[in-house]
Amino acid sequence: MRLGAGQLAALAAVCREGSFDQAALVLGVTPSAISQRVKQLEEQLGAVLVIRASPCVPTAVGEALFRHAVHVELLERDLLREIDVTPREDAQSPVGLAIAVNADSLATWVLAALRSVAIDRHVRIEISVDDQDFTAQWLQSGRVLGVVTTAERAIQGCRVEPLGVMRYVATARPSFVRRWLGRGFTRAAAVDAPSLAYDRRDKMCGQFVVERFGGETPELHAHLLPSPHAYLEACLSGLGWGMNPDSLITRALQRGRLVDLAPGCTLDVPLYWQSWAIASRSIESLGAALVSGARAALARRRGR
Amino acid sequence: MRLGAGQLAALAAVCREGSFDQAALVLGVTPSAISQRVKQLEEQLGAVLVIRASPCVPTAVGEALFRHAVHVELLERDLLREIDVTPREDAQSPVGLAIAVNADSLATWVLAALRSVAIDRHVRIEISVDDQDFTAQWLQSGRVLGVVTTAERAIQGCRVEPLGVMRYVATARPSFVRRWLGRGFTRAAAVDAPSLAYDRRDKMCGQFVVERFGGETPELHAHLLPSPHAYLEACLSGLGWGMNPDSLITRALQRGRLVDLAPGCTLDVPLYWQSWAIASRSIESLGAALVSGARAALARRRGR
DNA sequence: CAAGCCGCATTAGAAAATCTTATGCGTACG
DNA sequence: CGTACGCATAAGATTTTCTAATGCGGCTTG
Repeated sequence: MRLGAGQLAALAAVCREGSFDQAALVLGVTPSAISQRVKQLEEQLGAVLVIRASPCVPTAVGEALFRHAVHVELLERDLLREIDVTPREDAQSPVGLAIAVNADSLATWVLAALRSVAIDRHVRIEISVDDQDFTAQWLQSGRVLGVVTTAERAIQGCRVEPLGVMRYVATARPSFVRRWLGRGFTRAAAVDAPSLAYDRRDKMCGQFVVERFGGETPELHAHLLPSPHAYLEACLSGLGWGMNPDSLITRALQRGRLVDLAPGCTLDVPLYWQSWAIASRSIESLGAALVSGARAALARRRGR
Repeated sequence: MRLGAGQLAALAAVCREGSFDQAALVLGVTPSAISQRVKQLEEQLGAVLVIRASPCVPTAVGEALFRHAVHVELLERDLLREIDVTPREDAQSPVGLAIAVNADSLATWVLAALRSVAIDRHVRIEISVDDQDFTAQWLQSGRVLGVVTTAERAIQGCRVEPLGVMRYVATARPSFVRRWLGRGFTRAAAVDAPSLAYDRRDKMCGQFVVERFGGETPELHAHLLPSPHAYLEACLSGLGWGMNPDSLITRALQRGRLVDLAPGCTLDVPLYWQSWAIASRSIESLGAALVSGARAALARRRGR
């Protein structure tokens, strides 16, 4: 049995791109070639690998092969770096290290942490923003090889390392405080005042109310701002009160443009780095960079 | 850059077999094909991979590629097992799991330990007898992916696990004892009596004399018997006294065919399992089997 | 609802990669 | 010396893999 490099590359491209045509584009061949490669692989193995749909999704077997393909790609990249040999022809590998990161981490510490890996090791980093629900799936399928996530439990075949906690501070614009919280940041006032949320599932303000005042999780009327910076902007402009990552607002607090609504009380969200448990220098250095970057930027672990 | 599966297979076969022609035989192609594949690989990478000699040896770069090839082979094997899919055409992979084992372990506990892996997982095991001097090299070059060895320090890129100690007992035939050690097993008598050794480098009898009586390592006149069973046979037939693994001689001791020259005093040699630090189920199950087999068969760790 | 586009499959022939056959050359060995 | 071994190379055959062209189903759009 021999799995051809071309066949695996085609499968991987299809899984990554979601369509045969796009995969063909990426690999610089005609769609027909992709179709034939995949078909041949399927015939050799006697199993369907990709469900033809929009977008194409790998079957269970296809997923295993995709993972394998990515794995081998990584090994090859490491190998070529190790033997310091400039291969003939075209430049470096077209495929970067794909990871998923939760939005707030991306907005705060991740880029700084990855700078050195990206530059020193000349790897292309491909960051996706981590939609909590999909990261496990993406990790398993091989679409990404690591995620920064709040999920603690390890996914099958992955290793997980704690990164520290992201500390969220309840903040609002001073004028907003005067307008809505003039009689203090009480439970009633907090629930009454307009709040901010990242999206419909973001319950952080509610959690904070519980954390601060106890009781049931309240129903809040929140503006939805699906970007950390938009969220912050909204907060700065007095649209509502919200939970901002501490590192994002130190200056605004210092300058008095934001007020800490409940000094000393924060919401701490632990973060973890989950990555494939394979022996790859690329992954390891990526993980090391993230861990050390997080150590510098995040608070030490504490309960949620 | 794409390393073709065929090219890597050719390189690996050459490294394993030591000659292009033999590699061709193994892969079922003509020597010319091997030559062309290797050459092409060399041209793509811009480096010599194999030094043409008898036997052929890989260069440093070639070695890295060989390792990579073996690594990918292993991954592929694991993958094919994982996706429970019977590939079309020819039977299972021609390449087994190659390990090196020291002779006494092979003679005593290793086979029993490996039985289950070999049978349950349908892998072919290729055991080489571990010439202490070469195992490190073999491990590094990828010729074997793991060794049972007395060397404790980990080889670059390998993980090491303690297996327990092999306990050697000083033994001789009763008639031999009467003839040479009639006045007790003293240092003088031990040095004077003919002893047994595995090969020219085997100093175990000398070490035992030091262990028992102290002083300098003596010069011994030893018969050389480069096989554990021949060694034992020689001991049983009264050719000399020698250090035998305890598990090999319990019955002979019980039946009075051998005498323990220094009851309570043994030479304990710690053993270690060193294997590639890669994520491969094959390697892991092999290691697990060896560790548990050793736990059952060997004594717990103790000083040498 | 029809036209157009997207996306994959299939076919046939072109192009490329890979193999075999045949040959040469150097070295080791009897 | 002659022979066997072992690798390189050239040339032609074979196989693989690609492109180009076409078809078909589903979805969007005017």
